[in-house]
Amino acid sequence: MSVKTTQSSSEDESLPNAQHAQHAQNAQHAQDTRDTLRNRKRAATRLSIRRAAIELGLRHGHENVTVEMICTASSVSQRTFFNYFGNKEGAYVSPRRPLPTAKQHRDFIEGGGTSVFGGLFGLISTTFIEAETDLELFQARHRLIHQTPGLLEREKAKISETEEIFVGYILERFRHDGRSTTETPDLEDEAHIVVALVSGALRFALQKWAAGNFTANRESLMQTTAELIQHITANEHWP
Amino acid sequence: MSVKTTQSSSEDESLPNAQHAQHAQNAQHAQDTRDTLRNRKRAATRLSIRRAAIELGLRHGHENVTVEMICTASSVSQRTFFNYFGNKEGAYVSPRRPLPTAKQHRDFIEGGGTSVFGGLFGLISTTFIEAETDLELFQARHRLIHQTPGLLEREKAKISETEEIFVGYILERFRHDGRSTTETPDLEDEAHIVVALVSGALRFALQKWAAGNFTANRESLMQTTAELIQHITANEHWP
DNA sequence: CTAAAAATTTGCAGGAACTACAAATAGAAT
DNA sequence: ATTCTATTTGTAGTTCCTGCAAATTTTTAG
Repeated sequence: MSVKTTQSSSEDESLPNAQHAQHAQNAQHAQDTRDTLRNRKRAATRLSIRRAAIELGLRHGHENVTVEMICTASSVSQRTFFNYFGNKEGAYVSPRRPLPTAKQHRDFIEGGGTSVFGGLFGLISTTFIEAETDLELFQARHRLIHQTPGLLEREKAKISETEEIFVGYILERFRHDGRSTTETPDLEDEAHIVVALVSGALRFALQKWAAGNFTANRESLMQTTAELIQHITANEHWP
Repeated sequence: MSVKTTQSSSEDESLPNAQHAQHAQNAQHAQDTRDTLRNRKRAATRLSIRRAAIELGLRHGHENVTVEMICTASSVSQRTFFNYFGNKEGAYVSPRRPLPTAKQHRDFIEGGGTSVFGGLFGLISTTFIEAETDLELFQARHRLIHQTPGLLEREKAKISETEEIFVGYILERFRHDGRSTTETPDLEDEAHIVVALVSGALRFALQKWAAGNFTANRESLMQTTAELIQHITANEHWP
């Protein structure tokens, strides 16, 4: 058989080492969120590595920073670094956002009164905005990533990974609304495009938000985004 | 000063070695396209490496193919491989499409009678479709990339690199149409979203085209794409 | 509190990607 | 034929990253 055990392909965000979970039958994503010493330490280590990486990257440029430097700066062994992040870039790019809760998910699919846009916007913006608590780090990371093409590429990839999830949600919503894939073969394409539209608009709204001084609340952000989309899709330039 | 000479960051598509071009004042992209022996050999080598890479990737899986294997298979030294492609993935992802000609560019900006969509679609589809001559290779590459997450990521990055260029074109078109950035601050965002919309729709149209038997001509492709966008932007689900 | 169990960190060896440098080879120009 | 320029290659070395097993730390159970 010789099955490849190269599972952790690129960016893991999970525990550094779950190999000993023998009797963890099918615990899957049963994240242990208790406030235990071990968990606190893990979070601290992860954060410490991230900070070191970004600070060094900002000071010397990502290309000129070695993993060894990051490890020294964060007092951790190289092996541990890779246990946490899998690859060098992992320490630079944004952490995986927490997925919407089961309730948020359900609410969106059943669409209680909200439009697809409204629901999707809510979902995406909570996912993308509210997760970040450390503004300082967030901004530093943002600066570094946007001045380093290779990192920007990774970041985009990570984002589109998340977007795939929303595509799935939209399909569920469509199905809930009675639209089936058999009847509309382009349904999946449609979902993809809707996500691209919303997150595209949102991305630039966010950029504005980040460039400004993080004023503006969610409502006005949504307002801006909606207007932009309206304007674009409503007007001239279509065949 | 100590300026970094790490220029060829990621994917070069240009000549393997232009370092001796001393008196090439500012030749920039003055590609020597003459049908000379040297040029033919270069093209042959490049193609040979590409074929070897993709064939090996398809047979053993990209992760299990080493650059050395590719080099052996294409009878080239490892150093030459990196001269051509800069990194391992370079041999797998699609080559950079030729940019629109100056005329195409001008026509789009001046928009002789066509809508922004129509013009953009024409531009993008010629750029993305007509470039590929070797269907065999194209399909093999497509298969490999879409079964290898890491490669897909690269491919997407390369595409979005090209899209940036179109964003620039649209901005020019907007300006030509009398819309200035000062009056509409969101102009750039708008351009980005228009590109996302069209190329998003086109991407899936292309996928269909590739999945099918490459039947369907450009017109019907454009038709499908336009309808999809119409449908999405026209209907329900906006706030 | 103590001992066993589980998770985390670490060191070490090694493979593979990639770069700098300079020499060797092949094609183009005169 | 000869000189000039572009391409290929080899060598040595750095860095990223992985597998493995031992050492350490935290949790759990008694």
